[in-house]
Amino acid sequence: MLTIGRLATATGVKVPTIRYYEQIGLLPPPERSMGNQRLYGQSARDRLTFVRHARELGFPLEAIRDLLSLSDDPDRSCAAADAIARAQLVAVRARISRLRALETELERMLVQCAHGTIADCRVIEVLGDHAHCCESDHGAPETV
Amino acid sequence: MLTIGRLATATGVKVPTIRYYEQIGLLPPPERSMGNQRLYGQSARDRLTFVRHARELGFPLEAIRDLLSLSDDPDRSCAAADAIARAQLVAVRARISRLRALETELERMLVQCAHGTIADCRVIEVLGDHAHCCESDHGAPETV
DNA sequence: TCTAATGTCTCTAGCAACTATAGGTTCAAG
DNA sequence: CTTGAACCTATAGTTGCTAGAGACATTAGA
Repeated sequence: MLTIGRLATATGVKVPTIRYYEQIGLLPPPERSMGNQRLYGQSARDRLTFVRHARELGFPLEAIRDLLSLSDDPDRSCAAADAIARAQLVAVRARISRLRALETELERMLVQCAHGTIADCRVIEVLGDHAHCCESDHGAPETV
Repeated sequence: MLTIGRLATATGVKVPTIRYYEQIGLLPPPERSMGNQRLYGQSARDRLTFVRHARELGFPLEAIRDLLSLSDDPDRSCAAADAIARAQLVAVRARISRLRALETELERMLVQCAHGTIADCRVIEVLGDHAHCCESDHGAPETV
């Protein structure tokens, strides 16, 4: 049986995050020690590893909830899990192409920077006047 | 003079977002009509265009605040603006490489999916048991 | 065995960067 | 002059956590 701290180091998920996952119902409430501290077994550890990995792959918690409910029910079709992963792949690819356009533009801004005063700074100018420089439409803001 | 709605369509920034930017001090409080409605001039429009464009490039609002204060002071050196853009470029590149690792992983998951039942679905397996399949370390979760 | 340090508990509030809702006011068209 | 869209303020909600306060539990060392 693992305390929450040991589970945290074992899985790489921080302690408050584990409690948060429990709070939102992603992890079931674990056993408690006599002193009311959480105690986790192997299945909780596996489940949390699954969650962490899915988060690293960019799945939102709602999708992870769906995936967990699928894996809790192993006789159902794989198609649903497949669809979730497929949608995620589409989203990831779109994100990559947007970020590449961003990269190009930032590179150009920096290359053209005159290293003088703000008055003739390309960075400021480019941001102030989109039409002067941009080839691509950036779309929605990127969260970086 | 533009009302907030016209400013919103002119710049592509939503009305509540404009008010939010004013609230956090990114935009100065504009003039008001006799009926207490906001009225914007050209300089407000320019400033908001600048903000929108910087957001599209992924600059966080704090960085935009810095860039705006720099551009208010055109005699200063360009170096600070350059540094902000450079940091942004580094962040964007890191994000791209992480997303590429993600893409590879999702592709493999989908290819390996036997399209049978969950019991032999690689999507679940890959997420549950990292060591079995991953070549790369994904790093921190991506927000997709 | 006592004690000090660490770990854990609950609860609340905060972060980015908005978005949505409620309940009211103002404006422009017909 | 009325109707409906656009506007106002203020508050609360979103996602996925993270940080803090103040109290209890556990453990390692003297």
